[in-house]
Amino acid sequence: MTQLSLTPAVALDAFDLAILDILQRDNTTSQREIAQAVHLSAPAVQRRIRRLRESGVIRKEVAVLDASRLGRPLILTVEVHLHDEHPQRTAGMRARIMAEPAIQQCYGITGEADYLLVITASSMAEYEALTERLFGGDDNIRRYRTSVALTCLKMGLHVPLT
Amino acid sequence: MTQLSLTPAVALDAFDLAILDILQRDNTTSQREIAQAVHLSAPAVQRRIRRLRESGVIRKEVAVLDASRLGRPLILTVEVHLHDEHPQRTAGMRARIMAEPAIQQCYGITGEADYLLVITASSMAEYEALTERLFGGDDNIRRYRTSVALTCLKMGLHVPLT
DNA sequence: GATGAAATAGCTACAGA
DNA sequence: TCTGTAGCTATTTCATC
Repeated sequence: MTQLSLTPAVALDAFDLAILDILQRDNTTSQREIAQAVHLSAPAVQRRIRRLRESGVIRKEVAVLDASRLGRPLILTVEVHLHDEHPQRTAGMRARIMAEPAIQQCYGITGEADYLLVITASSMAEYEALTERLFGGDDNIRRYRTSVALTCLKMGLHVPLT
Repeated sequence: MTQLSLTPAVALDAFDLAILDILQRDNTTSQREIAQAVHLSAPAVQRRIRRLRESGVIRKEVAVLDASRLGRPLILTVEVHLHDEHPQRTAGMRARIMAEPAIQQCYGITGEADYLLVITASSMAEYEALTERLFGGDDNIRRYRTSVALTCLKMGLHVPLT
């Protein structure tokens, strides 16, 4: 769940990194193609991919959809400021965040705000309804500050493999 | 590029949405499995997937990696405040952002700040070097405010298909 | 890590609604 | 125009070296 936990580093060699680099760009690439790109046999590539999946280095394999073509043209970012950030007092809000599919990302952050949300919405009306569900009855919410994303220069979770 | 452009809505029926819902959770699901889940034949599923890919509803198909297991345990969010947000004055910074693999996301937003960045880093030293490259010689940067992500409750680009 | 056989998945063509 | 059936091709998978 918490992507920031200190997980023991798995031993990855240059072959693994090369394979990962291909898969995180396009995981429909066939093992044979990968094999000749990294100069390995297809079964060797397959064993490495299986290990990377089982060890959790590959977290999941997914299709990335175009939200705007699926009726959700809006992206909003929200800074949430709490009165009290103790776990017991924030449990409810965390549960509501997890239960809302429209909330794509949520980070607990240092600094002025306590949480940063990235949200997709079909309309401002839908977004307002969401904020009401999220923050409406929670007296631990001090305030929240919404920004509308006008442009999206980059959107992804691509990890640099140096 | 700009995921927020108003693209003409593609006609998607319930079958398409059901297929997309499966693929954005796990795109390694075989066409046969999808076929029996949505009550269609495998070739019908394949034709629909091909159309969804070609029309851009499926933007890409990727493996999502665990950044912390790849030597990048830090997630940082940065609010960038500019003096002047005119395209000519921001072109350089936008280019630098696009060129930095460590910058995972960048939104141009309304409100106090002009840009919101989500960045992955291996260390604070690496992050500081990045900010120097990004903001160092640019006198259009008024200020930037960094937050460290302590927890990551949600991280993804999963689009709700209602 | 490589080779080769078996199983599985993906693709194309054709016929029908 | 779309679906489903059939058959082929390619890929993945597994056992063996």
